[in-house]
Amino acid sequence: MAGAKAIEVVQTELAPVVDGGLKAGSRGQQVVETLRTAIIAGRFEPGERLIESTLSTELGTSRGPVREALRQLENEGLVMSLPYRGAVVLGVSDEEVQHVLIPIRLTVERYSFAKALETMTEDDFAEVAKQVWLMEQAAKTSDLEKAVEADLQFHDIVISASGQTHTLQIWRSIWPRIRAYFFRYGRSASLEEMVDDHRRLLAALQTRDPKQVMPLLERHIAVATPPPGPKKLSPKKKGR
Amino acid sequence: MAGAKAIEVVQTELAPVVDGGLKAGSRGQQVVETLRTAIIAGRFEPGERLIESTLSTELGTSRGPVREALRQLENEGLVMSLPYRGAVVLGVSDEEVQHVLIPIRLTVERYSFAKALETMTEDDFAEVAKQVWLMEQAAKTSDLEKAVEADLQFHDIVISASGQTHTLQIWRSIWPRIRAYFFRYGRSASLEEMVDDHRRLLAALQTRDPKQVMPLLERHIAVATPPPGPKKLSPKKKGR
DNA sequence: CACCCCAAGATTGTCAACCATTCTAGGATT
DNA sequence: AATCCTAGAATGGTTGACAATCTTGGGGTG
Repeated sequence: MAGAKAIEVVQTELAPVVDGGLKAGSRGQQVVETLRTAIIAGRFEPGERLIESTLSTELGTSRGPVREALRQLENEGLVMSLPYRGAVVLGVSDEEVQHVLIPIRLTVERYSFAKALETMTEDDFAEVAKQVWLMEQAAKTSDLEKAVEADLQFHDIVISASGQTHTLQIWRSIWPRIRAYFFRYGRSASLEEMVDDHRRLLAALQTRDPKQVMPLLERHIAVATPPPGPKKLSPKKKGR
Repeated sequence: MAGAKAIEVVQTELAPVVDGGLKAGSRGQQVVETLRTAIIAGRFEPGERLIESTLSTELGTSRGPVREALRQLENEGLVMSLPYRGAVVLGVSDEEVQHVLIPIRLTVERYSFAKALETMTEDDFAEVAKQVWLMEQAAKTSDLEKAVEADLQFHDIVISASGQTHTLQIWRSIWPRIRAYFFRYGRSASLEEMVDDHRRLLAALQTRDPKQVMPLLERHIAVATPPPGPKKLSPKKKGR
């Protein structure tokens, strides 16, 4: 296949890692970020093997951090590791996204946002507003990468603010697969629509009124479901 | 030391690998099992710190496997690890169990069981039947530990049979917290009821008719929701 | 007496070299 | 051609050491 993947971990002291709140600068986390980005961006095909020693030399670290990174990616559903056979990149099926991942995301975000309504401070709103602004800028230059990053941060901030440990942890393990899915296949709505959704969500949050927020939130997440594929699916007539 | 926890991993070379199904024998997995059992059984209090070096000497392995085990437990929501501060045991709130974990479990199992109806073989049914039988035996001797283990295997087998990678992975990360919750607050239905539920579920599975299975499944999982009194009393102060 | 600062100890994060265990691929044998 | 067998590759685990970081228990200081 292709030659060197040219992944190159940040050798600079300053990793612009703004991670959600976990250990930010550690070598292992840098490796996680690098590999996650690479996988989501499709620089690794599903089925491809990730070899510890190769990665560690390529990324300029020892095997330890790479091992930990692979375990974390496994928990994010981006790779699967088999005993004595290492890690292989995973794909996600339409079906699992629609029937499992999106519904879980709905459950998680509905609960988090409801909680956050009671606990968010002015500073939190400011942080969220910042992400909306960044998203607007990204949209102006059609920078999908940056826009999606702001999208991620938007939700991460709100869910973090809700202060629900498990909910946040689950969200962080669900999100990467959904993101990978949309990057691989057709993408979601237009950037303008995306910005609009979040701008309205922020405004609704500030009212602290669930009746304002929930419909927007549910539509925002549900809308992200992909168009009906040509694949044969179980009858969806049960929709309600 | 005095209050030694006496965790003691299998020191024998031959771990009586009960063959849970997949990853069985590796040192790291043994450590995971040991610690998970200890946490779920309440031998570690929420808030308690788990020190790598202590555990590794106590369990007779090096720090490597212990680190990996702690990361896995983090993904199962049993501990949370903070940079340079190590892992602390987590608790689960009533609210998150009811509003997030149980709904997710419902989503996951509904989908898995529906899939499994189409793919389960006679051998799979036999494996499930075996667990029902083990559960019956456990119930006769009021062996809660064994009964719960059979419960776990029952669902794990069916979900595995559904062949949905992410669904299975998510279920395995959700289950331990729910189990820990019920062990801590000791509110599970009677063993007889538990056996009955599963016996009926198995029979329904064999019909391969969703209309037979789903109601049973939903009631089985929903029934597990504990709220005894209308008023919830969180022993823990707000905040965290 | 309360408070701030700091050094020492404790613990995690990373590295390196090494060996055991197990899969995989390719070649030799029948 | 099918089977067996042997290297080589890669993961799982060990040991020992060191760097980076948090925590804690004093000593000074105001």
